[in-house]
Amino acid sequence: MSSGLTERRQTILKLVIQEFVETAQPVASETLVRKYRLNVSPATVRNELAALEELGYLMHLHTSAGRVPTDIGYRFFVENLMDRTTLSLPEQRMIRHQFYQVRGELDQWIQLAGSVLARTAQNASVVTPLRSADRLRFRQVELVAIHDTMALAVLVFHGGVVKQQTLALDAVRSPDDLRRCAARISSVLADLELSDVEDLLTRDQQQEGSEFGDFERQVLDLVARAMDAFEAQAQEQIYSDGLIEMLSQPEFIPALAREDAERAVERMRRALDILKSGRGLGSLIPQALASDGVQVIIGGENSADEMREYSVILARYGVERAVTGVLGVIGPTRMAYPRSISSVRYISSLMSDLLAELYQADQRSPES
Amino acid sequence: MSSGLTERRQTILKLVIQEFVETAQPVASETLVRKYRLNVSPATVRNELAALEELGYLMHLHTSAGRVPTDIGYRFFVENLMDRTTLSLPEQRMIRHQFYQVRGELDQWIQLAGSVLARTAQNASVVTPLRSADRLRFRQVELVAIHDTMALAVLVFHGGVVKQQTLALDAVRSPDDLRRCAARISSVLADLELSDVEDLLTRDQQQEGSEFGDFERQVLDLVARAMDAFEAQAQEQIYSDGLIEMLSQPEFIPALAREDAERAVERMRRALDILKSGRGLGSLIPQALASDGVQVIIGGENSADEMREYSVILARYGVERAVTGVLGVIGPTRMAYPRSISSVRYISSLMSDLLAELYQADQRSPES
DNA sequence: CTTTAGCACTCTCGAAAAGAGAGTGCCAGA
DNA sequence: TCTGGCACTCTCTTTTCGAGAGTGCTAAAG
Repeated sequence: MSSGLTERRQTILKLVIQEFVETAQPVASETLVRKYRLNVSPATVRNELAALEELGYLMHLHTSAGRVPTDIGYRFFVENLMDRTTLSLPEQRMIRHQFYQVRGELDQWIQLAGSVLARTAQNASVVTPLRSADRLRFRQVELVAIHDTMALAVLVFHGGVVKQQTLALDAVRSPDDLRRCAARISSVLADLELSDVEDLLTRDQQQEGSEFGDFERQVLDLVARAMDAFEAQAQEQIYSDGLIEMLSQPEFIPALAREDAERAVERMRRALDILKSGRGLGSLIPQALASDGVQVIIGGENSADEMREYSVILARYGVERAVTGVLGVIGPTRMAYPRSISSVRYISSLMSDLLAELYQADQRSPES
Repeated sequence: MSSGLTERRQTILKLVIQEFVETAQPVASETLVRKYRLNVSPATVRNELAALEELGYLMHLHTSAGRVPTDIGYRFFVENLMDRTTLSLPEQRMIRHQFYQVRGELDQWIQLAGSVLARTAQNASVVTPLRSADRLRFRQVELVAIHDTMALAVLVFHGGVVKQQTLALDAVRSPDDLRRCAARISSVLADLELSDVEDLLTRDQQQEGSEFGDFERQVLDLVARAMDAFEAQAQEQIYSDGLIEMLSQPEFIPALAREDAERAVERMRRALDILKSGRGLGSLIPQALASDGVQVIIGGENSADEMREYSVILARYGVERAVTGVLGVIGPTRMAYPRSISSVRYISSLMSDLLAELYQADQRSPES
């Protein structure tokens, strides 16, 4: 009966997916014929649908319900059937403008990207902060007086990664004091990794007379602690947004989902959990960091069981070999893939471009 | 029939509230007698319940359902009936320890406070960042080189408020260049408010020959823009956590709430909205900033209609007359008030104490 | 060999009905 | 003032039933 994926079957598959993505209702043969003016009868379409089902691209919830795409169906759609669109120019312009307005505030880029992704894809979004491609390497520290007894330590690492940390002073220090101390430590620690810094600290401790003053010691400890904390949390930080957008999808609205309301609530709760804890995304993000282009993970294809009903679209952003992060969209497998993918692609490349401008100098003269 | 709030009625009211908070089910007369070993018959309790209802402290969903507290009932409970407890010492110790572990990272305090509040109260939490009590007043700026073409501007304001902003350099600048520029601007802008800075900028622009170099101009603009943005968003930033904890309350679980599932879903969605947008909280927070001690707002007592089903417990934290913020718990009116209040009280005073240590010097010698 | 019309069959969804259970309100008596 | 008893009310659950949607199959037509 099934003689492979003929052209017509592909067309029908495409229509089924488009229809299902739009309406969130199982698709019936007659609907297809009527809505898309196919020049065949519903019965013919039914035969084709049955074949597509046998091939694994569609499925049936019950005997007398319309068809719903399987993960395999979506995969084929994304790979071969989808129209490759881009965001409209006005949309692009608007997004660029928003990024322009927060230029200079890198932290805000992350929030902005998350919010734009969520709005354009009408689903949840995830964004990880920029991270050095390789180990954190110290560059310099500046100490800024905030009070008589409080200073802000600004730690700068290679690749432009910055971390600030408040520091309670044991005694009143003049700005000159602070500057001298910062300069000393900057030169001592320049280009070192965390392990080097720790070595240096233990070595100094073993000598009878320390090479450093009390205050310098304090700052050194702070640096080591900060680097440690930074590396530890490097993998884990995921910013997410668009919960509301995702939860407005029919999957989470019992009346429309035509199913037990409790299941919808349970699903909602699990979705929250995924976004908050990042569970289920954990393995996907390193993978996306290591890949080029836009990654699409459909349903349970690649990850934990709890992600079986969700798709994830990820792309890397940043400056290659310097600092990179990952951003993307997450939502029910019934998702507007073309639009979500365009959105992820556009925003990742926009951010990469903007970052490249900032990092230009570094790329021209890569250090060691 | 109703001869006021007799002692016994108060006892019964207290029991009804405790029972309802625990079980989330309307409380029946017989349950009270059985569970709390009252030495009267259910019929007697029923009479008292009817009286309490007439007095407005309890209500009836339907004729043959148990009683549920009204907002007024909760209010009386909080004001007069509640046992005034504190968190257990092990809990206190644990919380202190967690704050100790992130000492020096003020930003993390906010997250930590949110997460601790959420866990102890089993509800959502809100925390606003520290803000100067009065207008933002400039103190100094430091410029830290991150790259050849990129610097980080660290703006320090009176009261220890810090903001960082990246700055793309038009040309390569030596560290000395940066330092000189920062020093110049720090001295020019010292102690100025936003409006003064803007005045200074327009005045300078009207002169034929500017007093400042190109680069200095650029940094000045940056400062003005940053101060503007900072003040604009000052009121709005609310960090929140504990969504999952709150949504695990029976109110959001249709099966247990014994009601239409769709309503539970709708409620969930609105709860999300409140937490994300801060709508409904907006008026409460300035109010809490201006009050001492722990504020309890029950149901629609004070705020918008959308908060009718929620209670909010808020307290100010920080250093009086210097920097303050607000933190608290939000959840269904059926809430463990004693525990939530203790938790808010403990965490706000803990954070205040820790901050006071840091700001000690400032308090000793308040500036102008 | 492919397409189509017709029709029986299956399954869900919604409404209506009926029964069980919980809890109250009230009355009369202690 | 308290208590036991009892009728009454209301909800919640389950069941039943009919309507409707959509398929799968078969047999005939192109």
